[in-house]
Parts: sequence; C-alpha cells; structure tokens
Amino acid sequence: MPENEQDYLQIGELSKQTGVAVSAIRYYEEVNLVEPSYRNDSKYRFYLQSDVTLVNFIKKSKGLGFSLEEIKSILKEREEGRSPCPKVRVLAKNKIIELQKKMSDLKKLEKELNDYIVEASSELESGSMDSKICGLIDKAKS
Amino acid sequence: MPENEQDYLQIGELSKQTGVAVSAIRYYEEVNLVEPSYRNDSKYRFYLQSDVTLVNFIKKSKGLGFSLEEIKSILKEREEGRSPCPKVRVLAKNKIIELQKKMSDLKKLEKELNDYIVEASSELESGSMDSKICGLIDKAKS
DNA sequence: ATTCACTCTAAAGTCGGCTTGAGAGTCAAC
DNA sequence: GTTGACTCTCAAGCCGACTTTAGAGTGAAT
Repeated sequence: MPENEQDYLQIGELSKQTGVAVSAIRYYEEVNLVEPSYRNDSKYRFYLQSDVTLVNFIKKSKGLGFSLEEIKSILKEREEGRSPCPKVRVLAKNKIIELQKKMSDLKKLEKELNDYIVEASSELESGSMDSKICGLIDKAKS
Repeated sequence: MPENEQDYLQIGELSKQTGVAVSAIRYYEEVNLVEPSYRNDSKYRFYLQSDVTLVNFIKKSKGLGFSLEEIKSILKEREEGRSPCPKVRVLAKNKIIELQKKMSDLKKLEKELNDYIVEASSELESGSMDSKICGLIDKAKS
C-alpha cells in the first residue's frame, strides 16, 4: 500500500516524537483510538506523520482531564463526517464548570485556613490552644 | 471503655450520616485513616460523633482532588500535635495552581474551537470545507 | 425459635490506563 | 553469522479506591 516505507514512522519513532510510551500507543490501538496506517509482512506497525498530531491531541486532552472514552467519542464524530466541535465544546464547558467549582471550594478552604491561622496565633498569645488544634476538621461540615 | 454504647455510632449509622459506604469506611480503616474508638466483644466497630466530621472531611477533601495519602499526611501532622494548616495550605495552593493551568488550557481550547467554527462556517459559505474537517486536531501541537 | 437486618473477616473482583514479562521474530551493521 | 536494537503477541501485573462475594456471627423483635 505505501509508496515508500520511509514516509512512515515505526512505533518507536512515534513514541519519541510524542513522548508517549510504545506500550501506551499499542494500548491506544487496543481501545481503537489510534490505528497504524498499515503493517508490513512482519506485522510491524507503520504510522503517518499525522498520527503524531493525533497522539499529541490525545495526550493534551488527557492532560485536560478527558477520559480515553470521551476522546474516542470526539474522534468518532469526526470520522463520521460531523464536526466534533459542538461536542468538544460541550465537554470542555462541563470540564470548565467542574474545575471552577473545585477552585472555588479550594479557595474557600484556603480562606478558612487563613482565618484559622489568625485565630490560632491570637489564641497562642493568650495561651489557650489546647483543644482545637486545627479548626479545619471541625469546619468540614459539608 | 465507653460509658454507654448509645453514645457511639455503629458503622451503618456513620455511613448514613456521612453518605459514605460502609465498605468505604472499613477501607479507610485498612489504610489507617479512620479508626473506631472501640470494638465490643463481637468485634463490632463503634465510632464517636466526631468521626462523622472526620469522614466528612475526608469526603470533602477527596472531592477537591486530594488522594487518601495526602489526606492521611494532613491528619498525621495533626496527630503529632503540629498544626496541619501550613501543609494543607501548600497542598491547596498546588491544587489551585494545577486547576488554574487546566482551566486556562481548556479556555485556550475553547477559543481555538470558536475560531475554528467561524473559519469553518465562512469556508462553508465559500464552499470548500473538504480537507480540514476540524482544525482542532491539527492544532494539538503542544 | 425463628426471622431479619446488621455486623464481621478475608479474599477476590472492578475500572481506567497503562506497564511488565516472557518468548519469539526482524533487521541493519559488523 | 552473530550481535544488538527494535518489533511482535499474549498474558499478567499494578495503582488507587473501592465494591462484591462468601460464609459466619450478632442482636432485637415476633
């Protein structure tokens, strides 16, 4: 099929160019995320340059918190000729909302801790720090 | 040891009051996170009211993305009499930074998608959408 | 005395996302 | 023609955080 094997990457090269382990790339194939564009007689996988981009896309998306299943569904949409963008945008929006909630919760926790530290050091001065060593845990009502 | 068993919660009650599964609570004991304050002759676990707060703290922290190990280290500091706050603050700060990076990456992705959609629809009008069905993947360079 | 909900332990299973191991084939260089 | 780096498959192992299963004991009510 290929004009010329030099135009293709072997799995090790793809791994090097993306920083994704060979075993992981093989795993992506197992879950139908990345297929080599062909295999030679000795079953060696050969990839296109565009697969570098694809694997990088997977890597990036994973880093943003998408699961391989989510990534797959995006890719499937594209395969089917539909633009994946609306789907990606929904996923991205949800992820952003999720992260925003976490951040605001964390900021609340941080503020509680700051408040506590102030409290604690004034109590330290007045010499009665015994019982509530850290208000933190008692504040975890929710 | 206890004055009165009524003052204590059995594991099912603790589970109900926290919304954390019985099996999960037993697991927390296995990894030294939550110990029952005593056990009766038939090995039943009995917990203090304060363990409700503790389990809720674990639940909350987990929700914020802390691992059980991280939570344990916070709790250990407290046990050792040191105030866990500095540690918690460091962990919280790191978590916030992590989330901020993810959010900014997601926002970048979202923007790329918006840009792409504009591009795509103008290309649609001009009638040449063939090759780059979605710019998304080709933009995943990083 | 029996039913029934609850509890116990120990071990195995689950899920996602891989990695590791074993054993074998491939390929270019010396 | 052998070394060494690379590739292959298939199966098993690993991590965290649990859940599930199996079999047995407990405790209160009927």
